[in-house]
Amino acid sequence: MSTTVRRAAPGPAWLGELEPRKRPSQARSHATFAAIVDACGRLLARGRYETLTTNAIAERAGVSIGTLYEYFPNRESIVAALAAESCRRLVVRMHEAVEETAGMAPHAGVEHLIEAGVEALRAPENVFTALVREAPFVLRLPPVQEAREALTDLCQDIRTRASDTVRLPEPQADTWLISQMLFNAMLEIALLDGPEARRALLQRELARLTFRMAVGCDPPGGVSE
Amino acid sequence: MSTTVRRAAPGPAWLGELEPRKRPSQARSHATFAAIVDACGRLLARGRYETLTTNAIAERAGVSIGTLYEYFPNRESIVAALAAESCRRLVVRMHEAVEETAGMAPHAGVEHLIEAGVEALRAPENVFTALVREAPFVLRLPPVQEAREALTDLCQDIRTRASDTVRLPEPQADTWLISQMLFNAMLEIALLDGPEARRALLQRELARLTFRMAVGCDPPGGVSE
Amino acid sequence: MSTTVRRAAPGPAWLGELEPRKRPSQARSHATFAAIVDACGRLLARGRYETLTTNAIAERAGVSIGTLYEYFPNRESIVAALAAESCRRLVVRMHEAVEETAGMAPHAGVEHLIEAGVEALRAPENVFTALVREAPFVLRLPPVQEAREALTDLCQDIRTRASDTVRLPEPQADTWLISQMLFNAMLEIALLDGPEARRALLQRELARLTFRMAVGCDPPGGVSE
Amino acid sequence: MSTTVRRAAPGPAWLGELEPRKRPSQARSHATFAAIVDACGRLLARGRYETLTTNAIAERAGVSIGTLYEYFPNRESIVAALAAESCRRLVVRMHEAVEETAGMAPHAGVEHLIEAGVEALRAPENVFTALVREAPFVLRLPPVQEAREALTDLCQDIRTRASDTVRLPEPQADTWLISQMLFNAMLEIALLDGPEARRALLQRELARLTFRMAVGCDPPGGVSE
DNA sequence: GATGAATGAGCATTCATTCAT
DNA sequence: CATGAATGAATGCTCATTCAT
Repeated sequence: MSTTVRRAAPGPAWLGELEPRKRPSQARSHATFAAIVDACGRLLARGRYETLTTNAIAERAGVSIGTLYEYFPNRESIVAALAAESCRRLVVRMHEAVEETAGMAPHAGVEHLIEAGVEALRAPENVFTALVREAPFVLRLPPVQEAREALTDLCQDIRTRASDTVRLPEPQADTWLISQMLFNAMLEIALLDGPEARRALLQRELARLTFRMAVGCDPPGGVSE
Repeated sequence: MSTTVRRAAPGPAWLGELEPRKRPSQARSHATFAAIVDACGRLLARGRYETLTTNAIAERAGVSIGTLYEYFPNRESIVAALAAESCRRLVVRMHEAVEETAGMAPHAGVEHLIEAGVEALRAPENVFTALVREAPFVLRLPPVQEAREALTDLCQDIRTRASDTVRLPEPQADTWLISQMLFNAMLEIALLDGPEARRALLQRELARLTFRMAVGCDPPGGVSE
Repeated sequence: MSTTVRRAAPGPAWLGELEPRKRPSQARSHATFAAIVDACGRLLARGRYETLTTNAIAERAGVSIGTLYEYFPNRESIVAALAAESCRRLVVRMHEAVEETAGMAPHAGVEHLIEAGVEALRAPENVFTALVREAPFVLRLPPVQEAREALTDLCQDIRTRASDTVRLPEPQADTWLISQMLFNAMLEIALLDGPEARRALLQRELARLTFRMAVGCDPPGGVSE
Repeated sequence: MSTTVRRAAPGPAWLGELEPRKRPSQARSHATFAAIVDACGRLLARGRYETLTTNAIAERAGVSIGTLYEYFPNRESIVAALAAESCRRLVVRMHEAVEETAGMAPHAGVEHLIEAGVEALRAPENVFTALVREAPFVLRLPPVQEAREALTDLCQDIRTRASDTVRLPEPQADTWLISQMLFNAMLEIALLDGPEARRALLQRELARLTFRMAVGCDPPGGVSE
């Protein structure tokens, strides 16, 4: 149902090997692996991507640089792993959120999805915003592309299930556009520094605009809501 | 009318000096200056930001590395100059496009704006897409921020002038959201590799969705257009 | 007893970090550290300070430039380490020489100290003269300042112990002056190219003049010695 | 009467050409020449030798870099010219001071010479101290060597004229030593930051010690002066 | 003569990555 | 398995000097 062809495993040629060298199997290995990815995230959240060095990641993770290279073939692969994990969390959360909309009115459902999305993007353990701000190439990384496709698929699902409400003349293209715009708008809201109230207002309005896009009219309750 | 406070002159502290060392005054100087910025753009369009070196820029521009540093204090400032120029072109083009919509039906106007925007973003002499893809910090650069603010202001202007058609309960916030979404969606379309037809379809649909967002219903002519 | 206030740890602000990055702990590390400092000394003994490059030091030391920067944060810190070591050797030797004067007649003691001092300053493993000739800032480096203070202190000690012979109306100031003059005169003698005999004569006469300064009359044995 | 052989004009091989390219003949040329040398002095008095660049000198002198190279063949030659001028001033002043001692008692004469010497070394228009601190290679420059020889000659003159008072068993060597020590001690005093009183004390004591060196006993008036 | 734009060899320093222990 | 000393290619940038105008 995805709109783009999924490419083969290792990623485009303009990035080297992106897969970790070894998937951690035992508990200890797993902890080391996680510590490295985590250190990378914390470093990225605080500094510029250009100052992110493998030596710094290793030190922050409390492992030797040699150990780091046991697990990852190069620097990019660590960022890729971080991005993948972050995306996985995001997709899981969005699926949960969709479940939670069961029984809600369409407009309330959209609002709930947006709220959940922004919250997930802003979660501190979720380095998504840092990643996007500092290393935009991650947006072209297979795991991230897949995540965006998964979100598009999700939108397509919703459209299918709500086909009595939704009115899209070009279902496929329109859904893709809406999903892109929603994702970017949520990201912009998540990146905003302003007060909580502003963010809440923007989320509510984003829901209204999304409803308008999908249905072609305002939700019952009128413009003044 | 801008949505963000404009900051003081020299740009954020997390980047060093961003202003060129000397503004070209004579014809010869100007040509050198332009050659450097241009070389930077061409390099950025073809390679990763991380492989962009000052020596490569100088070589490509056909000047010595010493000359490059006569005009720019550091590497970032070249990218900043490129971004500023690119943004300026984009904003100018969008203002033109707005003029051109005079007399058009609202929906046709939106479509025209989107067409012009995508075209401008894709223009080869406009390195905007390369910049966004490759240079993380560019989006946070004052000239780029100002360009985005200028585009938002433009949307606010349009809304004011079309206040009889547009129906936005939270005019300020809604316009900001629409402008963000439009900009990002146009960027996504511009970045797309697919066939021209697909891009045309997406532009048309983006116009429809934008109309829906702004007015709350489909343009005259119905869903089937 | 020192004549100047000792300053706080890291050295003056007009030079960057001067401390080595890591003090060598193991045998191998220590050898590398020493090889770098030693190479710096040999290079300085043969060429001008301005031609002393970190790459040359690394090559001469038989280590890679990267390794050099593992141990030292910058070029100055290598020269500083060299100066510190050289000073330490000098101070140690002068202390020894003072011990050796036990039981000597005062004038013979002075002569012995001067002989030892010039010899130490000329010692090929002691790059002191090269350092003074070539590296402007070295004399203002904390370790060098401390060495000069140590030598002044030494003179003050001698004065105190020989208080029955020495006749100085302004003990503190006079001793400081004598120590400065002695140090510089020994340096001038050590820097001299002439034949050994001339150096010996100058050393003998320097001892006489020093005795005159300290006691106010010629040593027993008369002017004709 | 000098103790070292005077070398041929252009200076040792380890420094390039040191002579100015053209001696200024006309008033205008002369002003330019002086402005460059002066700018060099002011820059040296305020910053480190390593930060002294020809471009900075030209800018400070208010001439173009091209003009600077019309007058001087390289950077060192500017510093050399500055040193030569500074030395010339110093030697002139010392000769004057010697004239001024006519009729003074020997000890008072020595004191006067020292006072005049320290004052000359400290004079702000005299960059001698800055030169020594920042570019010790100037001490090996022909003009400076010649100045030091001139000062030694001066001491030898004084010795000859005061041969009834002075008692030096090795007149030539002793005078050389005294002159070296005096010069260095005066330099040390001139470089001192402390209060004026301390400097005055040191000058007085230096006179006493010099008298002791030259005559072998305290001046009439006793140790307590 | 004077100018200052242009030059480019050369320097200090970084950092991803390897491999002997 | 883990370590961390060692590597060295590559980068940003400076500055003495030249030369066309």
